[in-house]
Amino acid sequence: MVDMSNVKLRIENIVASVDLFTQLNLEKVIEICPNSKYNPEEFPGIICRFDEPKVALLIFSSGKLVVTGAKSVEDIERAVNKLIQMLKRIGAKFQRAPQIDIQNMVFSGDIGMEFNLDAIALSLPNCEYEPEQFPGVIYRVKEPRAVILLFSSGKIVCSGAKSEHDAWEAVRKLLRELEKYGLIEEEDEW
Amino acid sequence: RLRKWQSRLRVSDAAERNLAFALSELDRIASQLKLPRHVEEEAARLYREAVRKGLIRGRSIESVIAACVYAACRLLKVPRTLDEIADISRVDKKEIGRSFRFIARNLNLTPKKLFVKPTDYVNKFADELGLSERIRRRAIAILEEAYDRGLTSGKSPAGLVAAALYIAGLLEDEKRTQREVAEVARVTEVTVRNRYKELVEKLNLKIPV
DNA sequence: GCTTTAAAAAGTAAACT
DNA sequence: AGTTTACTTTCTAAAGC
Repeated sequence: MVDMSNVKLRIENIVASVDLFTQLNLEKVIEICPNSKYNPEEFPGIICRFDEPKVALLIFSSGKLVVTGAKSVEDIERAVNKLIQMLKRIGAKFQRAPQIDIQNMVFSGDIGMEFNLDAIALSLPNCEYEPEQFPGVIYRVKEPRAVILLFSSGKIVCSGAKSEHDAWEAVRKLLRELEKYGLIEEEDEW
Repeated sequence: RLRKWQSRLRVSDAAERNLAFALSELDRIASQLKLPRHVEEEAARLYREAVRKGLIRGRSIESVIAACVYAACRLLKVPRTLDEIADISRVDKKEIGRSFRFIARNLNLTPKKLFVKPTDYVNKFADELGLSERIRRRAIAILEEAYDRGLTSGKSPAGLVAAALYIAGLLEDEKRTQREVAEVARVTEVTVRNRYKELVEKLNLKIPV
């Protein structure tokens, strides 16, 4: 059994796609969004930032949104409701509740142990390690689908997971593989 | 039927034209990097295999050729950084890196086959700096101890080798400046300095003043 | 494939003082 | 030389080129 008691994970970013089920006139929307940017030539959506909750929203004329930078699902719900209230003031009509789908969660974490990344690159199948390009090992977990960046300090970044449970499961699979190839116990000498 | 023939001829024409273009691009890169003939031949072999396996789809011929050159250098332990190749290629480093990872995966170029030990870079840099065999051995000893102490994971091999040669030069009285070692290793002086500080500190090296 | 957004890890880089 | 800012890697959706 893999020991996960020393492993820590922290949510750093959540990305969600949202459908408001209403068409939006972006030219009108920009006027009520304080810190927003809209250059249809370079990007088709309005880029809007909220201070509370601290998120960034991409607003499209189709009534669909992308909300990023949130630290919790609740932050996303609050941001969406806040935007809906603002939109109502310029006459937007909402017949049904918005549909929110969590698309990506990014975690930072710590496995609590140091690693020899050269040793990992040589024996862990399907991992990438190019120290001249990036200091971490890149490991892709098939199920649940996620990618883990593992650094020599034992710190990690897990992205692509759609829930905290999936992120933990992905980390557990990485540890199982590391253990399987005898890459776990080393600490002082390699 | 005639149409079919013509289309086949056109296809093979295009394939031949692409191969000719690829090989001329390979020639250009190989001569500018002064690569040994066996490396150029290996790169050509990798490229033909990539074409045979249909790995060029969605990628530019130039990025795949550059990736094959880089892969051949790694396989044959002829140190060349991705930057050196990117400098003379029309495609940027990011794109060459992507093609490199893609062909590495699909041509079964495992990390083990592609692994170039930091010590493999020592001779290349030492040649360019005109450093003696004694300096090279000293630098390699420093790198091996650094590896055993876990000081190399995640760090740029080029930066580590540059710092090791700099330190070996100081210890063996055959000094090269940080600027000189940084230049041949294609890293900044700041990187040499950072690696130097860490190695001297953690390996308890006594630098004569 | 690209464009834009957010976030962390650790290394390297570049621009200033 | 030291500091600050910024870029490398991973992910994901959106509409359109």
